[in-house]
Amino acid sequence: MNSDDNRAVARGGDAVKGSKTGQPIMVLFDLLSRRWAMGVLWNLANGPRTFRDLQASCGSASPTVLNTRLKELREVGLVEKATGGYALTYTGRELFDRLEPLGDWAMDWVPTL
Amino acid sequence: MNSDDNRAVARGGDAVKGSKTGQPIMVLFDLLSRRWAMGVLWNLANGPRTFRDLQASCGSASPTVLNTRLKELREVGLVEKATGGYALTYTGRELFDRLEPLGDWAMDWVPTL
DNA sequence: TATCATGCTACAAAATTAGTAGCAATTCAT
DNA sequence: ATGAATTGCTACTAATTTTGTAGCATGATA
Repeated sequence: MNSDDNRAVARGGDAVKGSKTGQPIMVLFDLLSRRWAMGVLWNLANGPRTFRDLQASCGSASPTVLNTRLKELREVGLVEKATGGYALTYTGRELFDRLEPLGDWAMDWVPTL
Repeated sequence: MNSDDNRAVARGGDAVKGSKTGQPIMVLFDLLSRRWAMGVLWNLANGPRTFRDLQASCGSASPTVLNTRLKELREVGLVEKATGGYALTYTGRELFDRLEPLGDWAMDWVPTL
């Protein structure tokens, strides 16, 4: 990733590889489907966490990916640095609120697998 | 992928690489964060689509990934083959219903990028 | 029977992620 | 003030995933 690499997702629009429709939901899906993106949001929901703390919560996330993901999430204004580590922004929490129902649903679904 | 490869996600539990907690939400996140997984669910929301139809909607999704994803989504009972192509199962629709709010949110969010 | 669309496999190239090591900059205790 | 931890992060390689393209087998259609 060099300095010219202004992530597509951060520019909005054509972030979804291939489907260049720029449909908002696809832009969001592209961002969220990167490894650990949703996991990070989830783990930040209960307050700020340090980098290494997040690493532990995210189990195997290598520092490389974790750091890349945090950068991306900060670029799009979902995460920010706060006292105590990384934290959700207001927008980030809005998104989390819409992600949260998946947690309850998953609890019913996983046992059926 | 050989015949012994019963996808971790399909067995439930330790699907999330690294974080072997088996937390339902993490199992779900692991599944959904595979490329085009959410896009497929989204595109199936308005009724059955053929394989090639999905390919078109998903823009650049190569047949390889699309097929892999469809297999995975069928293994976990979210997608099935129906007359007219692939379709959401009842469970699949339940999940979609919880994904849908992200669409509205994304429409407000993307312009701010 | 010829044509065409569909579902899918094969395979190599490109991109992403994992895994591990380790360093510079605080913070903390002594 | 000094040494030990802790934190945030970079570097680098290996492994895995995804892309991109070609093309084949099957079934419907003309």
